[in-house]
Amino acid sequence: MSPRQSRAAARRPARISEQLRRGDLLAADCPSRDVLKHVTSRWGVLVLIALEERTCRFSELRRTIGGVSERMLAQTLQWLEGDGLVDRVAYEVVPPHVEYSLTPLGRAAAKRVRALADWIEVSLPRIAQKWDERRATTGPGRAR
Amino acid sequence: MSPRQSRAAARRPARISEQLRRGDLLAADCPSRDVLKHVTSRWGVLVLIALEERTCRFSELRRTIGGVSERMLAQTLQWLEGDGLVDRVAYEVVPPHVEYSLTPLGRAAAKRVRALADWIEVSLPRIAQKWDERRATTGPGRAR
DNA sequence: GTACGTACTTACGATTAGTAAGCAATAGGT
DNA sequence: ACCTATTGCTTACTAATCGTAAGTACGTAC
Repeated sequence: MSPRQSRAAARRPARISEQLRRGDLLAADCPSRDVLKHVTSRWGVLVLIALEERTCRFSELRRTIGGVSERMLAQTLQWLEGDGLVDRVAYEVVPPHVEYSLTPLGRAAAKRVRALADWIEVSLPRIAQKWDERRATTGPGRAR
Repeated sequence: MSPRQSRAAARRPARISEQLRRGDLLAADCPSRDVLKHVTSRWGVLVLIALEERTCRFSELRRTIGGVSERMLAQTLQWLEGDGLVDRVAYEVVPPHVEYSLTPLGRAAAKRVRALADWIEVSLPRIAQKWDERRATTGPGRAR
């Protein structure tokens, strides 16, 4: 029995307490889909990576993460905070001062996210090569 | 000098050939953002996980991945194929028979994606606990 | 007094995702 | 003969989501 098969077998365990059961991302109605949505969202990935390096203020994150809007950054941070991955500390001063950092749970998530992100950055040349090959036969324009 | 710092320093190497340069996901206009979009898309993650276990036909994938529509599955597969992560083999028969599998590049990506997915599935109870705590103070309703 | 910085929120138009239906060609049931 | 089902898509249409721009409150600097 391979590790994969044992994992598949464990996917629906026989009636363990609902609160302790692991998620199943392949199931449409599993709450883990919400976590996946937050963590792998366009900006969620980059927020986790940025916060893994250091605690940041809102506007620091905005400057670090190229192209993010204030609206989406705020929403993403609220998602991640709600999942217990990001910690928000606000100082009651003017102008406002808010610091965002990763919780232990968030650091664990960021580790996996960064592994993926690093792979993408390193593999980009090989993937871009595919784009070029395809463009040579299929005509110009990269799939968005 | 920490590994993180050295990585940050390597982010903008001094004029190596453009074709060989690694991506920078924090830069708004870097093409690696497109790869990230495809790989971390709602269905891209699940396609990679499903195909990591075995080669699948289109409709097998549709049944395996709960909640995916034919439209989005087709589009996701085309993205991943275009990035060279998924291989598509069509047999000219009726009814049509098409098999999807991972390329070596796709298997490398799937490995990282599954590490993240596994973490989410296992960590779901701890995250759901956060939701419960928050719901107790903030009122009902989970952040989507 | 005008401009700027901070951390948001709120409207609104633009992009994207999801739903349902269509298609082509064959096999199987009644 | 006819109706239905299957497969792997694509094409309209609609609903959700995203990005842009602006507004807010309060203080400091020019």
